[in-house]
Amino acid sequence: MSSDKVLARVSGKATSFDIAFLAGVSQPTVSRALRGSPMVNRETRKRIEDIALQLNYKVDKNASNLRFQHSHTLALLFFEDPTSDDSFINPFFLAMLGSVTRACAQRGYDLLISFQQKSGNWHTDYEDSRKADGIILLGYGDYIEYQPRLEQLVEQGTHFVRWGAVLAGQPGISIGSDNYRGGYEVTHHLLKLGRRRVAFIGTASSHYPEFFERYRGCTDALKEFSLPAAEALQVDAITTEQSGFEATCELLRRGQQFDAVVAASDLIAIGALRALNEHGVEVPARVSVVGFDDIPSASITNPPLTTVVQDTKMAGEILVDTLLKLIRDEPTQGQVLSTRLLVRRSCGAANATGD
Amino acid sequence: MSSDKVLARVSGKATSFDIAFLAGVSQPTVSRALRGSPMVNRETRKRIEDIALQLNYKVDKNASNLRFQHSHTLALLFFEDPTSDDSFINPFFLAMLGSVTRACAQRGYDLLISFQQKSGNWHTDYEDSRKADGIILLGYGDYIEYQPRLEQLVEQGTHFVRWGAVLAGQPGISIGSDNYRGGYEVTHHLLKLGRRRVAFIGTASSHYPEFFERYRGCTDALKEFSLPAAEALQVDAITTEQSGFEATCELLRRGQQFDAVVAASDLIAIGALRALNEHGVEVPARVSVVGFDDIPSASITNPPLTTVVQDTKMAGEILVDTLLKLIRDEPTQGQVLSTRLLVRRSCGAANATGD
DNA sequence: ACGCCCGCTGCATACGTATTCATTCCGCAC
DNA sequence: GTGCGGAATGAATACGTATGCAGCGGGCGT
Repeated sequence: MSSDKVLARVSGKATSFDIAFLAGVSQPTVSRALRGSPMVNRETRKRIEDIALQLNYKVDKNASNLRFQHSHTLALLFFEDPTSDDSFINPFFLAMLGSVTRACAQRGYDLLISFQQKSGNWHTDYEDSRKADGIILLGYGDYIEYQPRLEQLVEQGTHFVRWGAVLAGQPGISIGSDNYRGGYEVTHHLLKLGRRRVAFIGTASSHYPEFFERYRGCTDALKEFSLPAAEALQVDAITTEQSGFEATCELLRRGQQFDAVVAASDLIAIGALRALNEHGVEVPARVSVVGFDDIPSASITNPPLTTVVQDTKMAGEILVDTLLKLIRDEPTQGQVLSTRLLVRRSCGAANATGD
Repeated sequence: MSSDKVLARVSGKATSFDIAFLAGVSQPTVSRALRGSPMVNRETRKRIEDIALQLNYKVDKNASNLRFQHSHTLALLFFEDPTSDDSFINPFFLAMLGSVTRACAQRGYDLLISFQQKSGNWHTDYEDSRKADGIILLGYGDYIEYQPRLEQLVEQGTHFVRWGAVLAGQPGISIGSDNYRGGYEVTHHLLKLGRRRVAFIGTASSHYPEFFERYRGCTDALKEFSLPAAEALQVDAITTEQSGFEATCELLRRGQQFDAVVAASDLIAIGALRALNEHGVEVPARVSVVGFDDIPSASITNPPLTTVVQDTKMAGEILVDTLLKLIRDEPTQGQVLSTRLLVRRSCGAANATGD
């Protein structure tokens, strides 16, 4: 590259050729020096590094990626429930997002994020176009709907991990909380406190496996106390405050007696609290309420919400680490993360912690 | 490219050469056809498109970007207050993040996100390495600390927009809410309700310009009612619940009388509510409390929080649109977004809306 | 009939980096 | 003095796409 070419750079970005010219060496030497190859002379390297710094040279990621055939970038695809409000995102997933972001940064990967409509063409977009080396799928899942696309991803050899219910026979690798055990433990806690008529609010269908697992845990705990899971005490709800509010109103309208509410998520629980409050039902005096997720709001409800904590920090790290192993062709597998019961006052426990 | 090259593709990704070979045309024709050039014959195009679909061909973004010299990607750099808890992100910024994400997606841009330490080398990383065509900076800003780096960005010709206080003499383009007016209006509202001794909780220094503007709005409203802004009624706090709690305790300890608290953010307000509650001070009977941001939690505090709403949806869109204009060299400028007072019950108004 | 233009396609090349292979230089051993 | 080997560097090339330019037919006007 000639010297006038270098002059032209004044208004553009510096390239390795510019540095080469200024340092009186060839471009490959620059590349080697800056990548830390041991084959380059001490002084030559020093000279090159100085010039690079001076020109504020940065390796062109596109050229570099093209050469390497990978992007050093992960993609986080977030699926929204199409029914949820456009400006409102489930706080739990925001926490996951933050955690994944940090985990990526720590490992030197860039993170591309994208909100997807469930109906979109996401399954063929990111790794195929080499925008990302791998994909993290996040979102409460109607997994019947996802299944064909996940299968296609597997077929294409795309590297991906999914956050959600870990079930047998699912394509690809899934990582998720132990929803069953979480549901079981929180219900067990209510029963130990003497509650006997436990309602469950949240969609209890295999189309929403996370919620369904929580529901199964809940009913199994009831069985252990020889209590039947009354169908009349279960109301469908998606994970919004409004939906939880309406479902609880519906439950009250049915006229069934109940002394505890297990909500499938904190948002639902918060809606339930509002409904009970508006109907003059005292919490926890007459009815215990518990949630799931431990979103930030859960600690400031009135009364503060007993809930099942999902370890989002660890979840993000494991998602990223697992994906990186997949990308590197190292052996790896799905994982179930244990949950933790966090007792606050909404369940009526004597030994509630915090506010 | 020869036919055995095509066979080798079985285990790799398809390229435009593969398609060219199968369609019996040259690679440039494939490129033109798929990019919708009008110069290519109808049938040829159809044939190429079919083959591309069949091979699940996707344009290699790295190669394409390298050729085009831009990435069709924006970067969102998020600055955390180094003191904030690692697993906790200010909900207001999460809302902004969601909004920016959607805005990008709608405009066909990818979004790279990154959490930064304030001390990092962020100012030279993203556009220089062509990972992104432009940068959005997000975070409460100690702008004295930022200033030199912003200047460097401007100097380098980097395309960027900043969310935060819009002040004269700041390098680059800033977009932010009308913090002064928000602070003024909410205080004015309190004064109209008869409150006279108004405390302000939040750092009131030009190092935190957003908070400082809110503070100035607050004190100017007081002046209008011929009330002095007592220094003893201002306590520093950063935007966390804990900091708000501690600052309010400090305020109580000082023994000064006050009948209203203007918190610089909702998180601070929530901490203040907790502190007042623990000290047996009734809200809003004895003391009004108001916040700023309208984070999700604000609607479920006890009592629900009167606050100043920032329109995050519009903010995200304007940030992205402004940045895109910058990138396209179209004229554009900073902007101040108006805020909206949302009256709930924590201020003691009779006409409070919602819960 | 000749030339011109238009529609379509292919050739050559550029984008910036990283690696493989060849080359040069120098010191040292036999 | 010849040869050998190691250290350091340069030349050539590949990654995959997009575009300027040239070429090549065919239709049409004069």
